[in-house]
Amino acid sequence: MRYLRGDEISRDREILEELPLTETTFFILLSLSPSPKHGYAMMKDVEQLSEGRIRLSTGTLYGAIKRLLEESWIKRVEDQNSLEDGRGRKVYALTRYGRRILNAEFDRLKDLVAAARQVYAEG
Amino acid sequence: MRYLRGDEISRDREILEELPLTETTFFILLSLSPSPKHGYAMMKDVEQLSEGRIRLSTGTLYGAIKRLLEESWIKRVEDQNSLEDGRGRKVYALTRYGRRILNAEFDRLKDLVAAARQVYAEG
DNA sequence: GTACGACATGTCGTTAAACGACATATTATT
DNA sequence: AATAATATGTCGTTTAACGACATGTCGTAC
Repeated sequence: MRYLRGDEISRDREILEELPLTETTFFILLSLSPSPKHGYAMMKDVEQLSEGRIRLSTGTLYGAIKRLLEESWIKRVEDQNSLEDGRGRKVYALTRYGRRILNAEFDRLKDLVAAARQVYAEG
Repeated sequence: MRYLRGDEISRDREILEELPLTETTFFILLSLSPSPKHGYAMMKDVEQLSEGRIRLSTGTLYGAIKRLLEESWIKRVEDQNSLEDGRGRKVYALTRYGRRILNAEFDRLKDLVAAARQVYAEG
């Protein structure tokens, strides 16, 4: 599947070629959007954001984190609130690129809903 | 990923367990929603519905059609407008089950957009 | 003091789907 | 005669989700 439009400049084309995100990836990026988080917190956040519908397995979660790091959509940051945190937490944040991809995916989803509405309205 | 909610009855749960659809599957079902079509027509329709963004490769398209038939989300129907149609066209239509899945996916997409809006609004 | 659930991170093997490349044939236009 | 659009299909590669498994910490209830 290709995401190209004649009038798009190269920088935006790069972004569009990353789409569509999987639902897992979308929710992980979305959960990191307001503030950095560690893996387990993302899991809980995604469950909340999806109103309990989505429960990421750890295989999915940590596999996704690894991939997102490799592609530099997220980056590891220092844990701000680690006053006396003995646990092996690793905190991640969106990169600027990751945020642009999230925004593009949000736009794509809105387009999808709009397309569906149109078909439903005409039918 | 699981799509369960305590208050859901079994019939709806079945449907929810089929989600999320891949973008390809969503657009194929959407293109069949107003009227039955043959494969190539779906390809063109999906390109139009997505405003040129999505071009299904034939591998993706016919692979998806095969899968959708096996799962009975679509079914083969007789070609209505085949007056003097010599080509090997095969026309497909949504089954009732397929239509319910499409509707459920549409709802899911709306929920996704709503979740994202909420996060963006709060951030 | 110990058992248990929540917190926390990670690997491994299997499966499902997208995708491009390839193959084939017909019909319409130039 | 050639080419583009129409039309259907297979095959091999790659990617990601997923459940199962593995490991360990922390707080609390018994």
